[in-house]
Amino acid sequence: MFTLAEENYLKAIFHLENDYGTGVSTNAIADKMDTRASSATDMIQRLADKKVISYQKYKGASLTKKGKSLAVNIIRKHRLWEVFLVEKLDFQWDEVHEIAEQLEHIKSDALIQRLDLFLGYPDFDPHGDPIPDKNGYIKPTEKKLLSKLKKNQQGICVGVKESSAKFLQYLDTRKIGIGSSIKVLEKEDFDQSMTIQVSNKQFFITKQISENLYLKTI
Amino acid sequence: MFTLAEENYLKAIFHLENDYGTGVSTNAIADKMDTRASSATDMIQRLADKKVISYQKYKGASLTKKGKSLAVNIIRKHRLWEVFLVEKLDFQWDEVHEIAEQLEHIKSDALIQRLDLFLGYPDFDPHGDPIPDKNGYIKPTEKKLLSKLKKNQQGICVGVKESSAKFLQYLDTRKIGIGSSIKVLEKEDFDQSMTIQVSNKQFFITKQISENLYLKTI
DNA sequence: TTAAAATTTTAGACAAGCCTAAAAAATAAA
DNA sequence: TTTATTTTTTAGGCTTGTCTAAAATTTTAA
Repeated sequence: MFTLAEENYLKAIFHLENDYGTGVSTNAIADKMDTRASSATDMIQRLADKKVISYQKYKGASLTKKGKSLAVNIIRKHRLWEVFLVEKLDFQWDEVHEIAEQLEHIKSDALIQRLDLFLGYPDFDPHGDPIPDKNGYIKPTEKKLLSKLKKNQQGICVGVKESSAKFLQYLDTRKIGIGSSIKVLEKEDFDQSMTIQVSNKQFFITKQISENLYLKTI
Repeated sequence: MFTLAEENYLKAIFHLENDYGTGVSTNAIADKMDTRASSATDMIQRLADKKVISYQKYKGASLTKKGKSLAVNIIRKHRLWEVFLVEKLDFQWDEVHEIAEQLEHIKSDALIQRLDLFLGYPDFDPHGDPIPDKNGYIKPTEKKLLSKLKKNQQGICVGVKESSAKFLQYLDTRKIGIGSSIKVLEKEDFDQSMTIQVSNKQFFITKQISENLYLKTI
């Protein structure tokens, strides 16, 4: 059985490996967990003892098969609960993350099985992130950061990379959401800022925005 | 903010005061929490420092207003989640207690507010226990233990005192549940055992059973 | 290729929450 | 009312998960 702290570290390591490749540094983990490197080292050693990460001193950590499976299951729970909160309880997409952070640690396979059924086996959470199935399989999706698009290319918004309340509210005020059609009208070489068209409106956005929006290009 | 352990102690003390009157002993708390008296003393002192119980050495503990309000809120969450599990996820009434024990610690007022709405503001949980409203008010219900009834008296089952899976399954196999009409056909003075009529069937039950079924007498 | 800087680990401390063993207080019994 | 029993508290220890400070290792730069 794993403690809450252990589960959160597993999840953090999973996301770090996903984003930056296998083998993550102690500092990266400490950063993500908003704690000190020494604390991260302690936990890394504990997780290695429990065989959920492989680890060599000074060489960084990687999830083992078992560790990855545990992490994916937590992420599955997190995303299913987010769907529940938005679809059934009418929360906004910027309100659900913190609550799901708590709900993801509830331990009951039957609960998640039934919740999944109740929600109609959804494929994506409210931020466009794929929901792993009960075997841990994550359907690969071809999505591209808006920042990678060139002038005149377009796509449909299928997800957000960052999902802080502030960023999501920024999108809300501009009526940008999952399913929005977005076209690059202008792109500034110097600072990567863009002018984009969303339905019949035009917006000027910075690189920081375009690097956090996933599109499916057409 | 209160830890999980603190919340569980508060809940235990609330139930003990409810069942056996104000001022509960260290041993009673230790017993309920399935821990040692010394551990209970530790926690009692912590809770007293936090002003959620009043406590004098060797004299037992009582919830303060603040402590009671916290405890009732946890119980409210527990019971609402039980309704959710049974009504929405189709769990049986004997399967929900352990899961609700976890869910009751999720911290979000908005979540409980919306869950309550989603469930249609239920008054009772699946075991017939009243659900406190958001101000902590518990509607008083006139209910009587089946064991208090005399020969030929009858009533409608409105709740169970014990809610262990085993006891609930015992009731299930006899088709006894909330709403069942129960009549005392015979009562044995010697050991308080009874013969009861439930719809068109008769059962012989021990004192242990009749002391755990609440009826509303007609 | 050696010195400086950055990263990572170790050592030692602390709070929460539990334990056992022993002491203290309260209660029951002789 | 003194003794025995029960209840409760204290003392000291252990684990988890955190911290700071210092040591060890690796990486970068001169």
